[in-house]
Amino acid sequence: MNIQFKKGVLEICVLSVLAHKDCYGYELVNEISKQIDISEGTIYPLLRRLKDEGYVTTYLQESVEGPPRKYYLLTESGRKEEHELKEEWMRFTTAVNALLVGKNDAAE
Amino acid sequence: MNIQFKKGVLEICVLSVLAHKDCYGYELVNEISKQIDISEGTIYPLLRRLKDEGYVTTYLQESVEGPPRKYYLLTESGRKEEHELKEEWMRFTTAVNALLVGKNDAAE
DNA sequence: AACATGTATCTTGTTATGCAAGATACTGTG
DNA sequence: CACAGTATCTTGCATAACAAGATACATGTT
Repeated sequence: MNIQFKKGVLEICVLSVLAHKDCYGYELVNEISKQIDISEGTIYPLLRRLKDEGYVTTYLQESVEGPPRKYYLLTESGRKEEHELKEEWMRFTTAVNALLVGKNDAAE
Repeated sequence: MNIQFKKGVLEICVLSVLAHKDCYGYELVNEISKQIDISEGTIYPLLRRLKDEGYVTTYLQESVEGPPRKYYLLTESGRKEEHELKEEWMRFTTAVNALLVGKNDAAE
């Protein structure tokens, strides 16, 4: 899978999954892996960034299957960001697809 | 415009435009700019890479409007790459969109 | 008890790519 | 002659994904 394609996109994916339900990091890897390859070395730094930027907050919850889980939940700002990023992604893919089919001429 | 989204994608855009017609660098910037912001500091290193990888070859052609133009044309290998990258891009966007609408569950 | 496996989090160093800013140079116009 | 438009190219910076490894808890196996 083309690593470069994922740049910036995994961020929307994480925000989008969190928009549906709170998740812990390991769970996010599993959820997103159903569609896109993603490694733990990617998700944890990304989650830290999202927290630093105020898009998510966290809470700890114990587990019977292993060490405690750190759940992430969207803030108000995170929901807004999720919405805006999604719109930008749609605009971007529309623009790229227009180029790929060769219909990018202005007026002819 | 989200810079990260473009990572790896501009390469397909260039290959795709070149699949329709030979272009020189400055012309590619203008063509692609109709849909996506792209700067000259991006296109020239990218074109060099494509040449190093054997996806394009070049020829010079004089111009009455300025300095000589360096035209790029796809090689056989370049056409193949263009096709494969495009397919990968389609698969990728399909996967991302599945995640964004929350329909990424296995069997329910 | 020792070990492996699955669960769970996190860090370090590497790699790739896009961009801003600038250098260079040719042509035609004021 | 200076300037704008055309055209190519380079340097240094920022960003984000990844591989590999460290840590630690719970359970099952030898």
